[in-house]
Amino acid sequence: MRVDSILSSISRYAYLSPSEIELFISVLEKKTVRKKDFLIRTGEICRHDYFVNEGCLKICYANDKGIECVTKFAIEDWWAIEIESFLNMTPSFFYYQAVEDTELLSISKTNHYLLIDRIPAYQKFTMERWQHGFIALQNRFIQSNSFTAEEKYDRFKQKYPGLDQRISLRLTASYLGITPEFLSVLRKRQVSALS
Amino acid sequence: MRVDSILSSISRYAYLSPSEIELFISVLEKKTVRKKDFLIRTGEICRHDYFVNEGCLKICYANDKGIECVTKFAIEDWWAIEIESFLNMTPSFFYYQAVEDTELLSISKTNHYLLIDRIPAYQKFTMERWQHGFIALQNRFIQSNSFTAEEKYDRFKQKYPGLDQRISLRLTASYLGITPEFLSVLRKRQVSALS
DNA sequence: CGCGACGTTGATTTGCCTCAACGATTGTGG
DNA sequence: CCACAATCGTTGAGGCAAATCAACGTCGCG
Repeated sequence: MRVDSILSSISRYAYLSPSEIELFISVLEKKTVRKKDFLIRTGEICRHDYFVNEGCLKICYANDKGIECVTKFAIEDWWAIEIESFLNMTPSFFYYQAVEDTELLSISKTNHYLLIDRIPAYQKFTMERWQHGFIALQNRFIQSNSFTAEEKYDRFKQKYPGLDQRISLRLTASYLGITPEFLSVLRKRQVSALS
Repeated sequence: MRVDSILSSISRYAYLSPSEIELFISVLEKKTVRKKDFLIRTGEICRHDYFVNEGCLKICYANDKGIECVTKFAIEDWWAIEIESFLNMTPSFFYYQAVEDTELLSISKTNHYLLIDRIPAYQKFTMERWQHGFIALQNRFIQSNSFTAEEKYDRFKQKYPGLDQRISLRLTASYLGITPEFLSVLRKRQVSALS
């Protein structure tokens, strides 16, 4: 089981002693999700905290017209959890689906609370992550309101380096809140602007 | 000092014993902000948790073109706090300005942690509020993406009953992310649709 | 009183969508 | 393994929602 990525992700925000690291690793479970399979379906309850070792998930909902709307992606080194569902045991509004074959590490809710109980720094780390999620959402809201499609596209490429080449144009367009046709036009524009 | 509103706001999510209520009331401070004055300016650090007894605040930021963007309002019975700034002592990106003369109750950061320490239910209440803030932001993001201006306007009137009549058209338009001119057209349309 | 902010209205423009068609790529079942 | 279907990205014509710009009457306030 690959644990180097997840450990360095934690170490960016909190220090864990060797024995704490040992405990932490002992609760990790490996999980793989094949392309197009679901990690969490709409209506399911999220009972795990996930970390992406490899691959890519999309986090989406279906709007009133039944259209899939991509709210975010989780690629290598990203954490993925449906906070509201995880905390309150409520059905998830969003679904989590693999865009590529994806390898995850998962921590069950029981073990999550065990870690928080036994590792003080882990509680702090968890709080930081949730705050960070809140701020990221705030930024996305602001950007989605005050930027043009082209500006949003540029931000997207900064935020998820290389992802634009890995996934379909339609997925990127959905994330940006524009039509695939229009993203196609944008790309053409940017290419010809280089000359 | 009026404490009935704030007590009933808390009692909706947590039960406090009479002695806990007494402690809670003892840390409350009254604060008034005159129309157009600031509760928090951009760049300041938020050191208090606020509850609106009467009046109205707008929570805004200035976009890259210097235009004021209203992200939300806080009217009677709403709590107002700049969470990120409060928790991390970082400068606030948003500013909080009174739209009407506003009467607030405030809880200093020190007292906030004292309450959390002494009143277990208060911690739970605080967590609930932050979660609720997160979910509200999520909803606003979704709505701002998949609804037309007219639908957003209807939601706004549901969310803040009566506020539409109290504040200027320009403020409502900014909250909705549309121009005042276009909101004016929308209103006219809705009036004539009644006949 | 006079000034500035406000709400309204109309003409024009623009950013993005819708729909339709096409070739290229991918996936699938026989 | 091939043939067919489905999905994908591209392009263009036309349309619509909302922005921009400009002008005007009204109101509150110093």
